[in-house]
Amino acid sequence: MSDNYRTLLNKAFLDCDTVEVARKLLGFSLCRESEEGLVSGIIVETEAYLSKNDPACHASRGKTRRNRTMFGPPGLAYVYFIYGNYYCFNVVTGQEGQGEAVLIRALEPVEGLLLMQKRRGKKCPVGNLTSGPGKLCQAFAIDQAFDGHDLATKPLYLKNTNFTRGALTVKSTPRIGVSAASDKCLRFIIDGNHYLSR
DNA sequence: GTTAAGATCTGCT
DNA sequence: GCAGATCTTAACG
Repeated sequence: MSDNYRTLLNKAFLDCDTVEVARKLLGFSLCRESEEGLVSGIIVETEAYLSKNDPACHASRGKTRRNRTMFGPPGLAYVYFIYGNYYCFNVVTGQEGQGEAVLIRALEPVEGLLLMQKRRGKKCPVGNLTSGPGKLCQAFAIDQAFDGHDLATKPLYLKNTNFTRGALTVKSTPRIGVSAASDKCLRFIIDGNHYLSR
């Protein structure tokens, strides 16, 4: 099903340069199956959160109840609740016990647009469905139940679509919404994509 | 037990 | 472009 995703995490990056994974995840598809139907989208924006020299990372102050999934094996989903209203969805990277992850910030909607629209609110324009961490979790119905979920298995999984791969122009910028370590360019985007968070 | 801050979004100006 | 909503988490006493 998602062999290429496994390959990415297991082979090429097990010794895992998290920054590299953040870059390579651009262009991958995220799929979500449910009783209501299938939704999917292409990852167009990510951010890396590192265990060392990165005060913005949840794991920077050790293991806690909230961030324990980050310290698990790579390939799991790390989902947490923020600002009283929204979830953020991450892919755990690095070796087990390391505490690194890649935040998925934005997707380009591909399948199940109507279902996404239904979840996000009726008159939500397509360009606003998944263009932000909290938004894409709403559109994909991702909540805390997926914290610790293996992203190579249904009903939520990643796969390599080869969509415009090779032709991608990737840019890096400072991360959004974090005050700490704002000098580091750990946000990666598909340059010019219409569905970026900003 | 109490408090301050946060990897955000929406609506209004 | 900006302020308010909203509540969990973690730090501190």
